[in-house]
Amino acid sequence: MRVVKEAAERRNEILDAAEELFVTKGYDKTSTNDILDKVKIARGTLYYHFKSKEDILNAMIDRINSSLIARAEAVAKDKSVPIVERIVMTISSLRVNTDIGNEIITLVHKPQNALMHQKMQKSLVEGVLPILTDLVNEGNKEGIFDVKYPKETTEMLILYSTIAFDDDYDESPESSKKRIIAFLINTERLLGAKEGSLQKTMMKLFN
Amino acid sequence: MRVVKEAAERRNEILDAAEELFVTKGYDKTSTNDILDKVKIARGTLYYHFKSKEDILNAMIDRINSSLIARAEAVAKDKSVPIVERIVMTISSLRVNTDIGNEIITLVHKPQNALMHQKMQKSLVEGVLPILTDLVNEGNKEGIFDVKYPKETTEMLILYSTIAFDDDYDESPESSKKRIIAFLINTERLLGAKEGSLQKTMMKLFN
DNA sequence: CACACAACCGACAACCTGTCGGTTAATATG
DNA sequence: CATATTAACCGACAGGTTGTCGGTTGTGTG
Repeated sequence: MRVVKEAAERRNEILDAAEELFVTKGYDKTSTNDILDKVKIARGTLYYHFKSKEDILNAMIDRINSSLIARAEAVAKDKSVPIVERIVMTISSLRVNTDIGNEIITLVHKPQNALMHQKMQKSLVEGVLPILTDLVNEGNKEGIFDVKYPKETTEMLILYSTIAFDDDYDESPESSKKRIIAFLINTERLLGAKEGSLQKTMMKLFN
Repeated sequence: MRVVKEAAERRNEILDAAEELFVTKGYDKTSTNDILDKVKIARGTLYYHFKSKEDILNAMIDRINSSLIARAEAVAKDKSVPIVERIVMTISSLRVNTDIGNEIITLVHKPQNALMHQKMQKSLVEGVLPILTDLVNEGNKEGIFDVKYPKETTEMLILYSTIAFDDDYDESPESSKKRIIAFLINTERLLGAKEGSLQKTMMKLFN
């Protein structure tokens, strides 16, 4: 008995299955057959909705990242919160292991899934960069920061934090804590903020 | 007529072929058959010398990186040059497009070759980090820098520069130049160096 | 009610990697 | 010099993969 569904619904079913498989087994080691079995559809159906395996990956990443970026944007634009805190919270909203439903990215950061990793990172950085740059500009106006090249400096902060706080680069919990403190100090310097102005706020959020 | 060679020689022949293919076609899209054709050996021979395709990739990366790191180390340890310049030169010695024989890495940084890219980057960072950290420590002693967490700060510099100066992230030559200048200023801040102290030296080398 | 089309199916072609038993050149040994 | 040993090599083959394509079936519409 053949089940017919609206294209949008099927697409999502496929993406759901793919997401779980890619995350647990890794992209390379997940075969399209694995996906077919899980969704219980035939080969032809999969390729009716997506033009290739990589196309599925891209769609999946878009789905994840747009929700991630939407959240980051909400945080960043909450004018009731001081800028310094908003910056901190926006960055840490990307450190996904903090959050529900998103152990995803913790797992995604496995050596196997290089392609997935790279794609997510790039699209994440691109999405968050303008948001954070705005915040830095605001800080400049308020006089609490002093940044000549806001976009480039922000880029440096984001790029570093998305990589350095990956599981790959964590050796001991000891060194990871040290890295966070160093990151705070360095962020202060890069933003030209008063010494210690970020540290208190941040340590709360980074726990 | 079967040609027999010493294992070490065959291994290198295979690595040579693989390197060229991986770089031009990308790792994923290079099949072991492509390599076999190029070296003119049979399937069994390849797997006599390497245990898998990924094993070939790893060996190739080791070969490239150890030569790259050796050069970086030579630069870093030349005590006749002032520290600031040595730091600059060490970092720019990784910007491989500058140098002969190493357009490799410019090409390697294509989206397709995610795995290769990731592996090279990680091993590069690991190799260069201790070298550069030493330099920063020296600068601290000399009083021209003021860095509390040398290793972590150096890590930030390396990580950022290896990524941001990839071709992926270059849009216009305009923005790429801006990014370099910003990087210099930010490096000064991170190292706690006097304003402008790096800039002159660096602009020469980065051209 | 029949027609059109979107959604679905599964066999199949064309690859791909890694294995394995057997072969050959080079070198050591009696 | 004949023979044994073994490192380097070979290619057929098993088992897996992705993407294609002609054909089928459910569903809404005139």
